[in-house]
Amino acid sequence: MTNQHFSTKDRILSAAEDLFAKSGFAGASLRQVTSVANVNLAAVNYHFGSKENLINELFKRRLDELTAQRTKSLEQVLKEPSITLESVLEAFVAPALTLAQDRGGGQSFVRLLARAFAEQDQRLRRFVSDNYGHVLKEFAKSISSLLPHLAKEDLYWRLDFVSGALTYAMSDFGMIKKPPTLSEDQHRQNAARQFVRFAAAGLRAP
Amino acid sequence: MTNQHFSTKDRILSAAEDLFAKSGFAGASLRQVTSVANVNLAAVNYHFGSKENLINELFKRRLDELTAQRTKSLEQVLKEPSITLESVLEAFVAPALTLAQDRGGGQSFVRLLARAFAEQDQRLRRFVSDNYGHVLKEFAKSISSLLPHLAKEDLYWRLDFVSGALTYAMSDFGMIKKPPTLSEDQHRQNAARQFVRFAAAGLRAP
DNA sequence: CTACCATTCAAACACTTGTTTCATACAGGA
DNA sequence: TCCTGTATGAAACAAGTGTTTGAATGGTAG
Repeated sequence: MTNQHFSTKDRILSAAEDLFAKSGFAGASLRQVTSVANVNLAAVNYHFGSKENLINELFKRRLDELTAQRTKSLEQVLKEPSITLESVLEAFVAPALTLAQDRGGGQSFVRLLARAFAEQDQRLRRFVSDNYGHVLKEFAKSISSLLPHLAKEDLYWRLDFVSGALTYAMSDFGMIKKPPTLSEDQHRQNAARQFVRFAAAGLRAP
Repeated sequence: MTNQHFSTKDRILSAAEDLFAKSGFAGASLRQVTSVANVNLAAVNYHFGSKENLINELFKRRLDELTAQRTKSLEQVLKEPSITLESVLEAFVAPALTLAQDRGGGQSFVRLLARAFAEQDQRLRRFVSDNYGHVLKEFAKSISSLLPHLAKEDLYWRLDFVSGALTYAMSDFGMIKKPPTLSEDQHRQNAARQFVRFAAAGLRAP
């Protein structure tokens, strides 16, 4: 009953995203993927070459979008007359949370991302560092200039903690139960607000 | 060349810890495990019944120890005349960091723990919540009483961020390179100090 | 010694894995 | 209409999976 309006490639990508998020790369088989996608087993190797390559294209599709949103947000913030630590963090977080609440599979992808990082997947780390490292550096630079008294070493530690808190919280998104009185959008804004406050205070620690 | 001084059971547990940390539960096979452990393949099912059960005993062995250390540390802190947020956090973190730097496989286990949480493994979550939940509640209660002005909802969000930062940072332990001038013990104390400062500030956020 | 028991071992079990093969369907261009 | 290249299909491939079996081992108690 999968939507036949989408191409075979897209149906495979979406099904893979869901299943890999649920069971891991090794845990979900191509037969499960193609079954959910309503596609022949051979289609994966035909369109993607291999399982490994399917995973790469999975990440590329989402990370290109996420990184683009982040650069756009950061650029806007840097244009403003008074730049705050909070606004920079917001520019970093908001696109990720939007993705985490996207109904088109973004939810799965965010969990997948958290999992991939926990897996210490060298392949993925290189991939992220090579393709999106410059954006992360931009954020680090902006944050650093807003905390001029902070030693470089302290900054690195804290940025590591911030990424951890974000990754973990996003993968857990929904564990902190959304009260029925809040819309999803309100819940997301709430999460962003909570995170930005926490992270900013942590970064500013005495 | 695995140390033959240890029993078959222990050799299996250690090898499994390493391999599961490296490749995931689905990614590492029992044949790899038994090969590294220098043990016959059938030994796993003989001593543990199944791969699933092997994983459970893996967690039990380490978490029992970790939780015991944490309760002991917390009890000592609560005995002191003046209790600070920092000392409670320290009681929570120090045993974990000790484990993260233990040469007897603790390093692998910490990464395994981070991975298991990212996997959103329901089985493990129930296991942790059932067996060690009360200790976590103790910490939450202590922290809550030290932040009387903080709304319950805010506290929950921030505790979630704190666990995330810790889990992630520990699994990444060593990514922030230890300078050669520091001993491992100094590096660990440094990490603990950095984390406690960051987490305390985040929890105290305005 | 004998009998017993827990342990180890090689081999096989049934099943799943990613990948390949080759036949088929079907479109658009000459 | 015939040809061509892309896409899909069912089936098979070799390799790897967790688990089971039944025989061999070796130490211990009677």
